[in-house]
Amino acid sequence: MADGLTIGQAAAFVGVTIKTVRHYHRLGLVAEPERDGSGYRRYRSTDLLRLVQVRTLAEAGVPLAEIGDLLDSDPEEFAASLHDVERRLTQRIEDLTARRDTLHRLAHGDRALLPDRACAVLERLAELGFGPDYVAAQREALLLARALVPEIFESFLTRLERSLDDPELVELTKRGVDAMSWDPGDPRIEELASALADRLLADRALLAPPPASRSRSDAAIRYGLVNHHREDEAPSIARLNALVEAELRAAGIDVPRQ
Amino acid sequence: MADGLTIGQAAAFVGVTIKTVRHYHRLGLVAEPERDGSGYRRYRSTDLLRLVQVRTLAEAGVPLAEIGDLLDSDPEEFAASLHDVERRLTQRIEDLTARRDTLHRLAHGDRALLPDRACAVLERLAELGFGPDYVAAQREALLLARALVPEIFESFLTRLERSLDDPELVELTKRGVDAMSWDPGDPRIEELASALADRLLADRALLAPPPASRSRSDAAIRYGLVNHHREDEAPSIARLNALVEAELRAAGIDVPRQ
DNA sequence: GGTTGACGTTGACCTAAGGGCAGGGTGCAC
DNA sequence: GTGCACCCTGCCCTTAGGTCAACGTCAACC
Repeated sequence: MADGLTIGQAAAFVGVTIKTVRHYHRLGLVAEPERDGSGYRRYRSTDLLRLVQVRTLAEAGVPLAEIGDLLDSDPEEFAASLHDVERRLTQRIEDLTARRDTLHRLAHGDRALLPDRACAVLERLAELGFGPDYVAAQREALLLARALVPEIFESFLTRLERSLDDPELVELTKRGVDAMSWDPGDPRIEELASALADRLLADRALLAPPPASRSRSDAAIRYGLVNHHREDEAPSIARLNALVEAELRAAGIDVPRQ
Repeated sequence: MADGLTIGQAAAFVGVTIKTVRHYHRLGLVAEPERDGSGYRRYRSTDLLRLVQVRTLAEAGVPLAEIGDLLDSDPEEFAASLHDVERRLTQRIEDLTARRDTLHRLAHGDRALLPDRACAVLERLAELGFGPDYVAAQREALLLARALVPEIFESFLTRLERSLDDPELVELTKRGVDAMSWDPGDPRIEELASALADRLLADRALLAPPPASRSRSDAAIRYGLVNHHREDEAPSIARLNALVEAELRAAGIDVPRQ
């Protein structure tokens, strides 16, 4: 004569695993049933009932930590708590939906985490004959700019596009790429820096506007991160940039100093 | 001269906590940057770049464990993986939505985890003069029936409704409630069992149909759990039920024997 | 020069809801 | 008597970090 179900039977009837039942015992959600002679748990109908109630709420998304109190509260409190849980679930669903939409944009529109317009600029760079390394570096700089200085990302892109419309500037920039392999003391660097600065000063729209809302030092750091990205890998480029910046400053341009 | 940002600055720029950055280091998602003289981590632009990439994907819901491989894979693989993640996210959203709907029904329609029709029957029980304890016991039996034998829940309810339409059966059932306080050996129990069995045999629609799809022993256990719920709290009721079942069996009815 | 407060370092433990495994005992059928 | 299925307890594992402790470092202020 069976005076109750074993834990495996009880779990199967309720539709959960043995581990889950024991978990509920440990949390105090379902009282431990009596044991038989060999220490096995024996479940009667009242235990099954409790198990079913807990499971129903758990499946509906009620946190286990709240189910105990919930099942012992009066109907109006019960309903109020359920409303609360429902609200929280709705919130989480909205969060996840927003995440999925971000993901969708990442997977479909933004190749490599950048918007279409930036990708177009990068493609144009490649078409103009810039090497893959330089394009990759520009991609990284754009990514950094978007993340660190989002408010000027669009104008940053616009200046980049405009600079690509200037054949002479494109030529100078290509020489800048070559300069990567030069010695940092190479005299051609100073010459190139002068030419670049002249060109930039000739069309002020190519220059970054001074930062608006951020604190001065914070902006300088962000500017430095974006504009000097990868500089430590090529000292000659660092020197080139420093010289250009110095000339711009000499001409009265407000270039953040890190 | 700063040769890099501290972890706090880097975290603030990327929009995460220090702990998160260190977590990414521990998972190998972002390489440890160089340390300065006092052991502080110093972040350069390439570190920031990587941090931004990881963060973008993590915020979109990509599991951290996959981000490392993802960022090192080629564009088509990248897109395919993102699609996969998106599919999983959609699945989770659907799961949560289903949970919320269940919860909504629990909070609004089903008082105490039961559908409206069951609640109506229980209210009718109370109106007919059955005590709160009995009503509560019936509520529990209904709950158990729905969870353990869902395929016959509707017919179970129908039989219950029909039995409430039979004034004589209602009277006998009320005497059965009284029997809870009798001694198990009380001769009135046998008398009552006979009367109940006669009444049930007079209208076969009041009897449960034999189980269809389940295995014999499984069905018997489920039947026993529902029909003998709370019997162990009142031995006289156990005896009453046993006698009724015996008479039904004697009349050729297929009553599961546990 | 000492103190204070903000920031950095490591490490251990915590979350929700169980899953997996080890090591050992039990019940039942061949 | 042996195999197999089931049960017991206890320990560690999962996500994406949070919290706390104990301690070192930096810059400013008195």
